[in-house]
Amino acid sequence: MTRTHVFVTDGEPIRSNWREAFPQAQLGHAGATSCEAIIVWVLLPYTGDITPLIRQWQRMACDAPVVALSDEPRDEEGMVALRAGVSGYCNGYASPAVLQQVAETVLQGGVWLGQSLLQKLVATTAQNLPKPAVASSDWALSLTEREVMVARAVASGASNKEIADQLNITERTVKAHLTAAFEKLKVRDRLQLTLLVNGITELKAPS
Amino acid sequence: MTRTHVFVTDGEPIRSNWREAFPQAQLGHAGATSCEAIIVWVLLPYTGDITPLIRQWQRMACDAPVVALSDEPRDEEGMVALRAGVSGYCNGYASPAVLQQVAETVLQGGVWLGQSLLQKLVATTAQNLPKPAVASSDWALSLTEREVMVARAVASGASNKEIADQLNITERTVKAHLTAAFEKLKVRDRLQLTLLVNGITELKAPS
DNA sequence: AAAACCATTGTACTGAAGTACAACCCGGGA
DNA sequence: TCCCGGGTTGTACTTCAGTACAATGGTTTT
Repeated sequence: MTRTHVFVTDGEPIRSNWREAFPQAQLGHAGATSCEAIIVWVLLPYTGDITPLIRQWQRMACDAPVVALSDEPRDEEGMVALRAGVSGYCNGYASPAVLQQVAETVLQGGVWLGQSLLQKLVATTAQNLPKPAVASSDWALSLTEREVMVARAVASGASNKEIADQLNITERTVKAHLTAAFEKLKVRDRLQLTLLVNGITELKAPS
Repeated sequence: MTRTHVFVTDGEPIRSNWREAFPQAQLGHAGATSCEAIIVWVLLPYTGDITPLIRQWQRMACDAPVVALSDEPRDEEGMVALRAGVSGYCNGYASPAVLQQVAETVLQGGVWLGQSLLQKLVATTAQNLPKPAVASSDWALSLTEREVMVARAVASGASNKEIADQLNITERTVKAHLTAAFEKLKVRDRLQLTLLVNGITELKAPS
């Protein structure tokens, strides 16, 4: 079998736009144990977990790049596909030109994404990455050692009683530390404290 | 002025690899007020905030795609550039072939990134946000539309009263939705719901 | 039409969270 | 020595969250 483009579908034949982009395109067989492909194009099914599907074809294709095709591209689905390790995520009805474009990018070691998905990736990462790194010590700065311990426990979902047992102190003392932390961090309750500690929200007034 | 590739540098002339990739390439003038370009390639300065620079050329080029070129590509710099809205981020000394590759991708509405940067994006996002972005449908799957709305509000730190006002319903109704959500998601209170919605913890038993 | 699900709301209750106003102990610095 | 800050705890109180036990009306499915 020559190394060529392999399209994996759920029974569907090769579409005309795929064929047009890659005349030698072949259909992947679900039952196959190995696959010699330049690129594996996986048409995502509408339902079910796509991660195993992608992983499976990655293995079978000996780590050849896998591109996910979706007839209803959604950012969420794209995220899942990326986590599974695809090298690209694009519309199943993309034009032959775009498909060839994707192929070139992927073969050069790049990753092909739509604008929307990428922006979401960047936005969310940009929001969540800096906090743990930068601001993680931020909220803790104005707190005492004990207050930080209690705050961390709260932020993991523990109740006052549980924290008390964990730290071998009274529930009353836990409340005392919490009240102090609330005041210092300008939050009103344990939930907002949790958001702060977990980097979901920002500090109001930098102490 | 014909629409062509415009390279923006800090006084540096057009490099040979740029010229080779795009023979009609032109230098962008910092003082210009507008610019008719297919793609604007901005060579990032070593120091200073690159965001205004990128934004400026996006405006001047009437939202033509902007690609950032960096002689010392770093993931952090790439992140900043992406947040600023660039459609690509690659090495300033990239080969003409790669540059053309980038151009094609960008012109088709794609985004061009190096493997490293993209992987970091995905990795960090997958760690920090897999829940909000990916599993967002996860926890939300078993909930009704209304329950999801309330859950999201709770997860942002709102009180029952605030949510009630926000949704124009009674506090009692908010409690009803919450109770249902707790039951379905196997959590005991709003704080653990928050952790789930914000992707800090995992779903216990997929319903 | 009956069943099932959803959204909505009510009253009343329990319990946890959070605050007010304290007190005590301990170690370090003025 | 006295003061101060941190850690600890107590009692009493208010407020909010959450549950129990309901009911009503609308929509969809059977």
